[in-house]
Amino acid sequence: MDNISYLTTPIYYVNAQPHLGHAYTTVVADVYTRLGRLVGRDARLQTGTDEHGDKIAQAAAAESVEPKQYADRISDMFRQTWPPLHIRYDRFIRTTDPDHIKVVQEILQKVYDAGDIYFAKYGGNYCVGCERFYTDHELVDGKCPDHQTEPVYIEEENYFFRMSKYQDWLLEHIEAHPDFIRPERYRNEVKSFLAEPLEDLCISRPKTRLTWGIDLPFDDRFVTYVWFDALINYVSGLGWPDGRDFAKYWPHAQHLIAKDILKPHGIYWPTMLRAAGIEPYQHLNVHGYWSVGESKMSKSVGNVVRPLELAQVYGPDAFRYFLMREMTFGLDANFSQDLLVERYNADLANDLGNLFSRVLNMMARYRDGLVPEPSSKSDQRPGPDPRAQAAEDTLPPLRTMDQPWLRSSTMKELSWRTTQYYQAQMDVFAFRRALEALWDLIGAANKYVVATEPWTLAKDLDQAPKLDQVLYRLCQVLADVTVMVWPVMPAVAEKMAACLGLAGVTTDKIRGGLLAKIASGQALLGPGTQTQKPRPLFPRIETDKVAAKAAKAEKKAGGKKSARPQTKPRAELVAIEDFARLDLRVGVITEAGPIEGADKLLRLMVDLGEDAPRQLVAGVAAHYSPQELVGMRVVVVANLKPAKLRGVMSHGMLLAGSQGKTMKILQPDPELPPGAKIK
RNA sequence: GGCGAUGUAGCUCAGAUGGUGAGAGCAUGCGGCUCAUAUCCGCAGUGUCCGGGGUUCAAGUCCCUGCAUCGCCA
Repeated sequence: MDNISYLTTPIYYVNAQPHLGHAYTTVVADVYTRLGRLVGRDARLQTGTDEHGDKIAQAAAAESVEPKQYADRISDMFRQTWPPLHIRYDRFIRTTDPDHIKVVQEILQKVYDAGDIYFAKYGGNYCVGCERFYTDHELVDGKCPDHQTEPVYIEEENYFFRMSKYQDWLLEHIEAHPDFIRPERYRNEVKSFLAEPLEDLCISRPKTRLTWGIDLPFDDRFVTYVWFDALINYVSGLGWPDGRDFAKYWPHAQHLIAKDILKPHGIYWPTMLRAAGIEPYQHLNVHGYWSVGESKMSKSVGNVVRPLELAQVYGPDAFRYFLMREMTFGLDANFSQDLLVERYNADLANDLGNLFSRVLNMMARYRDGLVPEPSSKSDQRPGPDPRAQAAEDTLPPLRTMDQPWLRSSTMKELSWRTTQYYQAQMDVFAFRRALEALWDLIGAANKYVVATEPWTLAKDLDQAPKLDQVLYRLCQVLADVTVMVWPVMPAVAEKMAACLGLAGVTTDKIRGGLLAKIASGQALLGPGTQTQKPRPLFPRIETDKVAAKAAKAEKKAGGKKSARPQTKPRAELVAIEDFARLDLRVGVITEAGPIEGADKLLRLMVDLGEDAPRQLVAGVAAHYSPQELVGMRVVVVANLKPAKLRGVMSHGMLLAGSQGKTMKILQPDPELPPGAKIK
């Protein structure tokens, strides 16, 4: 298996704000990249924005700003969307980056010199209002559908890429590499495109029509159009032609796209690479669409229309899990708040969260939280069970765990096999299968608890070794689960690891190879490891349905007063929605100065990633000098009602902690850019 | 209009090369446990596998056709 990987998302066009589709693609890319890091790969992830073209120029003109200014703003919105979703990329590329522009021109020149770009004239129906050509089919009664005017027939000269020349080569390449485009349905689709003769690709626009683009190096009356700009980001981001990253990562390149841009990536891009003398990418991974449905959810939880806001409401990790689990990669899927809450409660709160909770509570209660010595032979012997290894080729009959005779050795074997299967499935983008298998393991662990009844064993001192064995095994399973959960839910996995005393998950340097360690049959938690009782990983989301069910269950229990009053008003607790009302942002202090007549206050200018820095008044003069504040990264309450302090307006508040007389300003991680949202 | 995809339990969907009585989760009903986030475990149902033809010893799975939905292209 490759020990290097390079995965890209498309670069997103800056004519729209980030939405669920962008988020899905980017989350998938992050999960895959994290999986790579988990198995010890040097994994690189690139995303970015596509910023040239008509639409951007028009949108900018509508706002009376320069295209670059407009692109800057939207591009920044994309950049800031990812960190809150726990997405980490290695490069955020923009098509307006100088190094990208240079590479685009070099490749254009190279292909031109090779004779694969030619100049030609073509004519068509042109609508002056739309500034574009229409085909006969698009016209309504011979008129432009938008303007209801007759188009004029004009002739225009443009540059064309000789794509047809590479048609046969591409078809052969696809035949020879069955997983070049996957899943298979999209490979078939590309093949059917190629069954028809390919037309050459128009790659320019005259500057009389469009100036917001990259100049053709061989004719400055033209700019290049769309694909010879955008697609090239995948190699320009690596420093083609002689960058070290290019040599290292390109041989392992994989692209990730939604099905709407299959043709450019499945046909244009490989032929472009071929013409430029660059090896084709390894895989093109194609996913489907989310259709966003109405929520039937009750008012008690509140309706949130925008999916990305749900990520903040229910937590980014739960959101990521939902996306990965709910969609079969390649097919379309539905998104709604109801579905999200259903998955959350069933899979995360009840299955995983509760398993974690019950095991660690028993650990604390029966063994002071210390991982016991195993008493069974199979656990004293390192390495996977030979029987399990022999069964490897019969993967994945994981649903064999319905037997009531669950034993420790069975759990060990199942855990081991799940790891193998999980890794293999994740690696081919079958995330759903991988997660189903992982949840089968979680389910088996829950069954194992019921089958062994640790609470009964605990009552009999003679059963101590047996109890040790059961708890030992459960702890190991939880550790294995934690590792597998990490690519999908990194923050949750880190919490789990902390409770388990599992080292390695949180640290890049030693995380690599954890899966391999499990595969070799080693226990992740040694006897004597201190575990801690957790707070619920995923507090249940109370819906009307759940409340009704609880009430019903109580009634059935004989109408006795429940030990736990179910509707205790808790004034001191706030709901997550309440917290979400706060708009906390990362900022950088750009100026700091005293305020006349106030010895505790300072006037600050803070860059929150907005158009201009904001003015804040902060009571930190007794603890910080203006000089040491400039350049400091801070956390700001951005939607605080403005107030006037000593005659100076303050538009926000920065966060600090105090202990006795000392007071320290909260300083976020340097990886968070100004404007990054905090939650 | 052309190409392609999808249509399986009330809901969301798996069914990898055609082959044991068609599956999972959720929802529903019943039972068990009490370590746990009123969670967990067990049991129970319900399906003209979109309609109609065909190939085959055998089709949810392959072929043809019709309908519905979606995507790409023109």
